[in-house]
Amino acid sequence: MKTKNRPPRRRVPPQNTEATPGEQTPDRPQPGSGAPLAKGLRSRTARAQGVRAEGGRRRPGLSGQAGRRESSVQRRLESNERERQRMHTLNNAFQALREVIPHVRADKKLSKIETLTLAKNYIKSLTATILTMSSGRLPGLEGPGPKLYQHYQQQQAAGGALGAPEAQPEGHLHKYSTQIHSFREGS
DNA sequence: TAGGCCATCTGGTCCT
DNA sequence: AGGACCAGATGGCCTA
Repeated sequence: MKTKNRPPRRRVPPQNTEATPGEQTPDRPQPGSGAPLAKGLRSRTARAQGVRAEGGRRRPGLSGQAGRRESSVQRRLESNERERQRMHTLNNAFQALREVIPHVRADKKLSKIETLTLAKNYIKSLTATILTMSSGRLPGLEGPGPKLYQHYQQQQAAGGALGAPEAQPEGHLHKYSTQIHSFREGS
């Protein structure tokens, strides 16, 4: 089943940077509070301290004084913040990509995997279109046409060896239009 | 309720 | 050494 037309998710507030090991941060419910932890689950505190239920890695340098532990926790929180920012940047790039993919209903937000797949096939269909036009010797395209076609053939040869299904330019266009159709249908 | 998608945390590894 | 990158784990939200 698919998730369609989902409104923007509620942002989880940033983690409290004053938190210390042993405290529960409020941004996410703790499985261990109240009901017992499910198998394989650990509390955030346990995870922050690098403790695994069994056979896990243990972060070095956390067995010392409180000061060292505090600076370690501080580093981890800063790292978390950087990671959040990095993921936001990545999501912005996904959004920018969504906005340049045509023929998709504006009220339907593409998932990440849909965005990547559609973009890939859109690029391929554009490439196929360009090749078709340039092989027809359009005015002003005398130069790059043959080179572009050679490059394309090399790419196809490499891809064909890996079993790529689209051997002809028309295949890309067909695949792209088919995919657009399926996305619009919500399948 | 199950499953899909996502945000966030986390520790390991790579890179500068 | 510190930051970027990556992948696994976890849990929330949403839809069918």
